[in-house]
Amino acid sequence: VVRVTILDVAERAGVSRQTVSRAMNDSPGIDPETRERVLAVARALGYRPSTVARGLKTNRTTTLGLVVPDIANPFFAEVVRGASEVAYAAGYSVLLCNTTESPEREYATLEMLEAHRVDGLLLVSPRLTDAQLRSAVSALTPVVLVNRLQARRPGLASVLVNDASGAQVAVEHLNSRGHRNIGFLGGQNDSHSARERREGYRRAVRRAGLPLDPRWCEGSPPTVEGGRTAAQDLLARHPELTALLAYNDLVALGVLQACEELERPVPDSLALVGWDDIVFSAWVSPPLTTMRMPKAQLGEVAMQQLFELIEGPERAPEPTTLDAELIVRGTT
Amino acid sequence: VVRVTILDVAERAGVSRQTVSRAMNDSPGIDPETRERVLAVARALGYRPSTVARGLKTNRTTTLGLVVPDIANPFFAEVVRGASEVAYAAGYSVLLCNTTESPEREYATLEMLEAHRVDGLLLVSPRLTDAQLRSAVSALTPVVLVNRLQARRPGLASVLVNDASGAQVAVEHLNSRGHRNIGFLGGQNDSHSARERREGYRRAVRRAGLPLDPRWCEGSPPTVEGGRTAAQDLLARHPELTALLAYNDLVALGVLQACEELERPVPDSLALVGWDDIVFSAWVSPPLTTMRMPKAQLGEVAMQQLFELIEGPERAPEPTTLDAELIVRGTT
DNA sequence: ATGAAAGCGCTAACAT
DNA sequence: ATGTTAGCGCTTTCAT
Repeated sequence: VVRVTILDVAERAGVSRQTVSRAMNDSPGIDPETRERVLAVARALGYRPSTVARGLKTNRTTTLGLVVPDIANPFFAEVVRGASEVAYAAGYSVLLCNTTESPEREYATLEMLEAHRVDGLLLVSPRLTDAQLRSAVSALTPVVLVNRLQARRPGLASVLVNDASGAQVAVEHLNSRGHRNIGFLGGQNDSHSARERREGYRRAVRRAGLPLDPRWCEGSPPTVEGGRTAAQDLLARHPELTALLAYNDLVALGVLQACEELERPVPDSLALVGWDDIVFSAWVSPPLTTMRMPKAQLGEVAMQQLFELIEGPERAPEPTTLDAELIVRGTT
Repeated sequence: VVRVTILDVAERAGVSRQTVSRAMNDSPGIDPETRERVLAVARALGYRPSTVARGLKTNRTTTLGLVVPDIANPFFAEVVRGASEVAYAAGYSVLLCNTTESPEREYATLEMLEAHRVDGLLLVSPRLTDAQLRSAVSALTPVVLVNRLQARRPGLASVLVNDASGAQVAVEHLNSRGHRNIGFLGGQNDSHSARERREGYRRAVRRAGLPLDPRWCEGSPPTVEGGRTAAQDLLARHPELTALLAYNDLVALGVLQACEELERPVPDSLALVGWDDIVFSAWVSPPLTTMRMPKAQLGEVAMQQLFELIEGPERAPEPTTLDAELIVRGTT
């Protein structure tokens, strides 16, 4: 593949390469007629200005990094879609990186993005510790953290979902349905959002004057199988529980399976609220009541923040907070 | 952010930039001791060679384009994951692009990837016509088409799933369960795979000596709702049908909903085979019998093919074919 | 309104 | 084994 360069166009149009550059970039100081002529030649030749040459000169690549733990997880996939749409609309390209939840890989990924001189970075990194995160992104240009708080500093923003207040809404909903013994199931201790949701649940239960037993809280991997096993266990040991708030919908689906096996009809014998509202939650039987995460919006808002940082990196903006929304369906 | 360049390292290490380059690239012709010293300095300074400068010089960007219709679709998300993993292992970065099934957007995307001088392209484009596709990728370097055939030419490869033989397996399975009146539901006419599966179904039914009625075939959007509506319709008009092959699992889930509404228990009153094996198919009730698509493998194999093309672009390799696998669960 | 010169950070080719 | 020269394809600065 032999590439058309700016010189080819210049020669063919009988102008200098500056003039071609001006035409391609809508710069001022060029006769409209010349511009048209140049653009016509460029089109005819199939000239596509090299972003790599331009990037070397301008120090801007119109490329962004987007780092997620697992693109095949429907939650992150939606975030990625939201973010990509905003980037595309702004004329930016996105380097997508999977970290598979491995810290070493995350470091390697960030180095690679640095080498590519991305103009900014969107980072979804639930598992790195604050210190790890700080050192990892220190060398990088504007960064937006998704669902993750970090000390404010210039060039860094975060977009969060208010897990604690979401948990409160969920608990109040269960309480309004007459439940008093409410448990919390799932999530891992090293996950930011699991801690937040669990804490929010605790506070809400206390605030509502309901009984609170630490044994009503049980962790699990954030998967269907993890939820099933943990629910089997928790419900066997604590038959007094009449309602469960699950860490996420996958866990909640596992709870549904467990309830079927235990012959505890949902919602009559056990009420259940999930979290995320993944598409499939609406199709299971009974359809899942859940706290809907604004998934695409999370990606969109984060990307918008990133553009603000790119345009004015001096500011250290307030963290943006989005809210989860209660979707009442058949399990409560 | 002030960047460390090769000259900074050279100066600090007391060598020329060429020597730094040799050290960073493991090139021969450098004293091991010098290399170590240089690498130490580079590490100390946090030197990260610019892939954009290197790309300008070498004409290789170690960046690939990955174009999918919708990253939030779990099927494509898995393909993307498989492809990304292989790319990452080979030290390549991936520009991910969503086309949202819009041809104009797909063109714009390909132009952008061209401008970025990607070293290769993985294209999942079920909706573009052959002619559109041909012109769209003509300017681009090595291209691998996923699930899509194209005239063989150098620098172009395809990875396909054998839809027709998969359909045959599904039909034979239903036949072995004693079903004779088998319908086909879902998919659109402008989708390559929908046509292939439908044709495969027809051939298999004929080959098995079963009755074949064109009215037993009905199209629908490839969604749950599309499947539900189409199934309502088809089953009402053709009560003689005892089994259905669905275009994909989403459609099949819609069929399950319709059967519940029509009070036709699955699999006793209607047997059902889906296609894709998305994660949730195993969790619905009854769990879905389906043709499992090798999703991640599709991405992996495609990416491997792409690397082969990149290394030796003269060849026009045979299309690679993968097979769908019958997963028998509760709906048959 | 247009052009000439310089240089972004790197590596290939050629000295030494 | 190391250094020097040149140039990748653009844009910026400064002339004209």
